[in-house]
Amino acid sequence: MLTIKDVAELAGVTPMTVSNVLRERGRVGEATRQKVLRAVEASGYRPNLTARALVERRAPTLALLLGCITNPFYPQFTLKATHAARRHERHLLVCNTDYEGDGGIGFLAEVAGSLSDGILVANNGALSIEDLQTVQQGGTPVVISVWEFPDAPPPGIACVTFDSTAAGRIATEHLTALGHQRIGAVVASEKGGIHNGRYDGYRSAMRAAHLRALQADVRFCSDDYQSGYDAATALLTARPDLTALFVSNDLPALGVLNAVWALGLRVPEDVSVVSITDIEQASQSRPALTTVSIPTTEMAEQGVNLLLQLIEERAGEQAGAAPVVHTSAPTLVTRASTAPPRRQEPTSRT
Amino acid sequence: MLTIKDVAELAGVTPMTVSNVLRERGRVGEATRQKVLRAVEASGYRPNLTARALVERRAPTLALLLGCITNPFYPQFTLKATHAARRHERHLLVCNTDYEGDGGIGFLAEVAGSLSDGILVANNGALSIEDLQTVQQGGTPVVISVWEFPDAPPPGIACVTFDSTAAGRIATEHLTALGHQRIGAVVASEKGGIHNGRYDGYRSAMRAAHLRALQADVRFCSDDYQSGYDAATALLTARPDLTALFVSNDLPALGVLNAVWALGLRVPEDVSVVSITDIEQASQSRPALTTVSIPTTEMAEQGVNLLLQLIEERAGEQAGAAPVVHTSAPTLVTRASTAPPRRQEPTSRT
DNA sequence: CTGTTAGCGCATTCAC
DNA sequence: GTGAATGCGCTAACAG
Repeated sequence: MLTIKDVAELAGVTPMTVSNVLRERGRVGEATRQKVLRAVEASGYRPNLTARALVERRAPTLALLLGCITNPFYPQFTLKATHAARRHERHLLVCNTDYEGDGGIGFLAEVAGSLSDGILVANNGALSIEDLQTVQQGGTPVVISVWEFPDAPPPGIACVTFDSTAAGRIATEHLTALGHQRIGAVVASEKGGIHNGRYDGYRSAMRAAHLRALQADVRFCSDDYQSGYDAATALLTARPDLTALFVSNDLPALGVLNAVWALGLRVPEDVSVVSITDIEQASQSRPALTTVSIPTTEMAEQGVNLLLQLIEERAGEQAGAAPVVHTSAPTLVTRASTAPPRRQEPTSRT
Repeated sequence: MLTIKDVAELAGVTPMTVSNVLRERGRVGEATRQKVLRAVEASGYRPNLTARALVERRAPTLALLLGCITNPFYPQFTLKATHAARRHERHLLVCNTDYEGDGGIGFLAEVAGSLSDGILVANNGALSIEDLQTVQQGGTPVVISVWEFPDAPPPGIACVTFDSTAAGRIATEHLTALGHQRIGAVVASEKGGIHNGRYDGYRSAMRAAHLRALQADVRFCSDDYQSGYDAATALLTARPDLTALFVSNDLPALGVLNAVWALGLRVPEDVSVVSITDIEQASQSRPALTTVSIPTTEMAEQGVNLLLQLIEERAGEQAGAAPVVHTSAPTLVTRASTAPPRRQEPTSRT
């Protein structure tokens, strides 16, 4: 490996001068500067970031912990976070923890404080708050960048939140405003799980419209295409009088769309479908998905900003409560998967 | 930050003993071992990987360089590579180079040899072979893990290849075997670009079936959904007698599917569509996409294996030609987007 | 089995 | 403006 010493000799200066030139610190004469630059160029020398990180007590990168990289939301979020990091001249390392037996804490512990100066978490997975607290106590700032519950921030961990309940409410209100009365729900998490805020929004909108949200009209499932497909098939088979479906996330909603079609029904003529997130694929489905857009870009940017800020403050070991950053309200994106119910039948069967 | 010295004092031993216990090197008495383990547990100590990497002259991770993380192929490939790396007790760092002004070489240079012991490249982007060679000369092994041209490996860089021409041929033969004679092509790269092998396969199958592959029946476009949509719209508008479309990649093929539909035509009744890759979304489209599956998992695994092997051999600085690993033949996955042409019309219009 | 000495490649602090 | 000391946290090689 080429070291700074080699380049220094090649340029006829001391290592320190090379270092100063490369980092644009300290004052270096223009002539020396050029000499050094030429030597660097000629030798193809690259500073060893490991050594630099060791002595500077700061890593050169930020890390983004992902629970499931194949869920299209995460790559899209990652891209935005990458851009945000770049704007601050940081590189973002993406760590995918799918199927790590320990939920990713091992990966986290290795990366934290060594390879990375701070951790952004966008996990839909098994990582516990306690684990994150442990890492943070080790001196590496942690920010949860997609937190669903603005009113119940994670204890001791900084986060960026969006109003998931509002998202669920807006989606469902769109359906009730259209005149739907028999509205089922496909919730892509366990009951009381990560999508509980979205589900609460659904229930609150149902109540507001004086409609009953029956247990039988709700299915809980996993957050993927196939689970959405299966849940919708089961739900519509059991409750054929449903005229609309609220789905808690776009990815399973894409499955719902195909399930409705496979059942021989049409969207939106027979069944309207609305969901939440507005991933890229939502506009590419047939029919295009009406969905409630959540501020993905904003969360990525705010997450990076907050993390950088915590890194700055780290010396001070902030004693106060962990900061909570709220983001813009979700907004409805009306596309082609929703329409008024075909006939305003009296709520016949239950 | 907690150092090894702190733990050593806490356990009443020297740092060396702590190090030995943690890495299971050297012989340590069981009593001492327990003492150390307890001290580590109590203090929550984590070794600083930066320092360890510096002295061991080896980084703890592998890096995967991605050109475009939002293209669903890459997350799916990443997942497989992550698993492969885990099986070798390595962590995989994902580096997304989208929109890096320099095509990612800066990121690469930083990561290479510092944060990472070797680089896996799965780039559809701007990274040049020269850049990779430079990095490799710096002492960090590089493997291109998705190389399209088995007969023309990248000079000086190890790679894992698949037979892209066979893939293109198999896809097109499927169409000709079905009886199609007017087969257009949507190629998702510039002319002579990354999908040229696939395109060659199309042309060779057309020749073999004694069909003419007219320039006018081919469109070159970018490798994304919308470009596929636009290209198909233009192509089918200009050449309405086409009964089938060969698309060089699944992602634009999904766009093609919707474009056909938007034109008021039906797949496969009016137009058959076949493509290449078999990403997850190929089976989720309506109709499900007939496609030629390329050995994604195998490439990810072989890429990791090859990289690890090069890392082992690094001391020897292998002089021979860079290794080329060939993977299993692509295979046709017949789904619902292809069927015989509706009427076997004489090739009327040109 | 355990402790000691030395140094990985770099940047900080001060002389010159 | 540039050079010489010192040490980041850890482990290799050896001494005890």
